[in-house]
Amino acid sequence: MFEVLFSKVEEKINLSEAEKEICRSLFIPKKLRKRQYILQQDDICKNLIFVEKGLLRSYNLDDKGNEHILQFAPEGWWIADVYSFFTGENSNYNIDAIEDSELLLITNSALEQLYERVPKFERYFRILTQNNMIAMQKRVMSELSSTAEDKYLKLIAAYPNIVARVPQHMIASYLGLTPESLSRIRKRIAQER
Amino acid sequence: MFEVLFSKVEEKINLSEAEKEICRSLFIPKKLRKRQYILQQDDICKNLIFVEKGLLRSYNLDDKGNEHILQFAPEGWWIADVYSFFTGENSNYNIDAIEDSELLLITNSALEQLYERVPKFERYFRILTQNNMIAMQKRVMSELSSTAEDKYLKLIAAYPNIVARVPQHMIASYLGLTPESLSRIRKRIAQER
DNA sequence: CGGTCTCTTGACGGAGTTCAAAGCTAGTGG
DNA sequence: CCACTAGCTTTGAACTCCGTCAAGAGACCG
Repeated sequence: MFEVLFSKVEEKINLSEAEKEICRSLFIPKKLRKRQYILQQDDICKNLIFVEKGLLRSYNLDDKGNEHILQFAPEGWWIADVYSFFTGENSNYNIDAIEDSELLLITNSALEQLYERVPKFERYFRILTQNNMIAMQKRVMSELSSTAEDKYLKLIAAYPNIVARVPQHMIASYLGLTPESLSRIRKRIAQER
Repeated sequence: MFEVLFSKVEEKINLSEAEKEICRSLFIPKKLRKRQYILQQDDICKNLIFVEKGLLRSYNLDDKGNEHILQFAPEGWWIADVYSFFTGENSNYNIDAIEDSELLLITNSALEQLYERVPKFERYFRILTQNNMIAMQKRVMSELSSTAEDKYLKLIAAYPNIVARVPQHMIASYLGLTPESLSRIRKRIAQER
């Protein structure tokens, strides 16, 4: 159950068997069926979620009922509403499973314990947060400067596996497009070849 | 010269006089005139920049010569191309001064020393990065779900001081609009009241 | 006072949205 | 194993918002 987590963490920091045992005691395994929520808008986000297997997404429902997807999280990725998690404020996001998934959850207090007992995790999470920040910056710049077609092509190039596993209307929602527009863009791309 | 830095840092962690002295030895003061660059595209970003006084911006020039502003940094804010700073890769951003400014610079190796000699700075920068990540997430969601007028009104509400100090075409560039469009949006808003 | 920077206005065009409908696909239960 | 349904994708037509191009007017600085 912890294989993916350990292999991911060990890309950044080394873990002894004792430290792995601490992880096993602090993370809570959980299975989630396709379409099940693990966080809903107005709840408080109590856990950081690591995806061992499957695929999750975080998204916001606006006043008109439109979904806007912030993130996809396939196996090996973290997902949460970080704002709600750290402030304890209500969340503006929903997180649910796109595929049947296996997760590892860690609460804020368990995370504090983890920092205390295995301090190098501070470093791990600092790097993780840094990379996430940089990725978000890239996405902002891409939103500012690219056409819809461009953004779609970039997404395929960067995350072909995600695009392949996710319904097309969710890709549209991630790109800030309507499903109709994405369908037409794909048609145009196909014809150009 | 270090007043703003210390007061900002002390919002998150406490600093002894000895620790402040360490800071004074590791940061490099620098003045920047309006319109001067401190980073240009294809340079490597050697410093994290703290703004003691004045106003900077980071932006990217695309193939068509259009500016896209990622960030404004008035006094009390940090700015850098974090990706270039940490990886040593060439930067895709320009950073220049919108007003005459006074800065404090810290290199990567000085930062490492800072972490070593004043470990609580790890915590400070973790929180800083976290908050930046959350701010970027909000901006992405705003790009996905808001109209141009909405985004402009939100920006005024969140950072009235920045909007007031920055030329309007730069606000447009930050919002992903042409100057003409922003001008028309402002006219519409003015007429609606 | 002259030039550069900045903002505004107008006409036109294009990318993407909206609304509506129909075709396709995959999963579920009988 | 088939039939049915719900979810997903495609297509069309009309419309809207914003970008582009071009011109002019104001404001600030040297």
